[in-house]
Amino acid sequence: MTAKRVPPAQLAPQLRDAITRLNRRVRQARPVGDLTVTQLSALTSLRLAGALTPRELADVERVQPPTMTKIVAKLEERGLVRRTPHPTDRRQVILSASEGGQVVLDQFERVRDEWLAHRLAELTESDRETLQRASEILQQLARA
Amino acid sequence: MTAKRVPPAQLAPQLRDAITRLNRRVRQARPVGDLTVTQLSALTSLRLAGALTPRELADVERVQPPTMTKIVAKLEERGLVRRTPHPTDRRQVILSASEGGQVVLDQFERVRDEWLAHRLAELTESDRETLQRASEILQQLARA
DNA sequence: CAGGCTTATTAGCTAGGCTAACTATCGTGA
DNA sequence: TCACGATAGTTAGCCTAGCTAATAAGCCTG
Repeated sequence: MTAKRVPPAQLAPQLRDAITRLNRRVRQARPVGDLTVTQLSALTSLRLAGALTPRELADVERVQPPTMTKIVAKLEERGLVRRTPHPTDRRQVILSASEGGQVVLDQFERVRDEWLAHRLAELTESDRETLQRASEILQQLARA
Repeated sequence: MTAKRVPPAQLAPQLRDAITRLNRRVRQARPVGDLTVTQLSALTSLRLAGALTPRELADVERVQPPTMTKIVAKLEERGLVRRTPHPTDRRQVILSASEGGQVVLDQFERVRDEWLAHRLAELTESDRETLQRASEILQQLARA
């Protein structure tokens, strides 16, 4: 494997650049029945967790609470998110994906990343393995 | 190597998710003397290319021309970009990084990815190699 | 039970995208 | 040659997605 020695100071700009550009690309390819990537991500997190308060969802999505208020409002407008009162703390609210929200998620699960999946399919198996490992590392970085 | 078989349809959402979240993180850590990541990226591309028309720069940055108009306007306000007339075609404009722009780029080259570089330094050498290869693949994807 | 913390929202700002429409210029074909 | 279509850039106007500061409501504790 002849360790290539990858200096973090050189990798950082390169990685940031790659991510910035690909992120633009992925956002441009927004097919998902008028749901943006951000909204979809929040809805996905909600379903994954079952139910969350706005604060918790904001933390998961790494945005500030007011930002999440807006995102949730949009999802509510479409009836994709349900809001139920917290059993003991009346300040808090419990958010969950509505039946409609679940349907939308299921329905578009394959469609939404079509562009990206198409590109990925054109890569070699080895490249996909690299990206597979990379995405795990990146997830971890984002959480740090 | 026991090929793991990475199905594109499963990798796509995972990768998109990783990129979306890390992108948020990187944008949050914006130290660069009030320059945003987008603005810095444009300025960097300009310096790299030497000189570009707005249209060319928009293509490089993968945004629409009106979007680039705005970005360039911000950079001009700060005197970081110079605008010279095209020698033969009076419709076109030649953009280049001004002396001030060059200085800013040099000055913040190390500072800007500090957060990310720090995180990367905490990874194993092997993980960095993976990310190194991944960022090349991602660049290529973004260009596709 | 007063006062301080927490949760969520509202208000207001900015950046960064987009499309549509406009102006100016270029280049070409009748 | 000149009229007209194509191209470059900008303007106008819209939207999403972020942020901070301030507010309202509710909780908790000394």
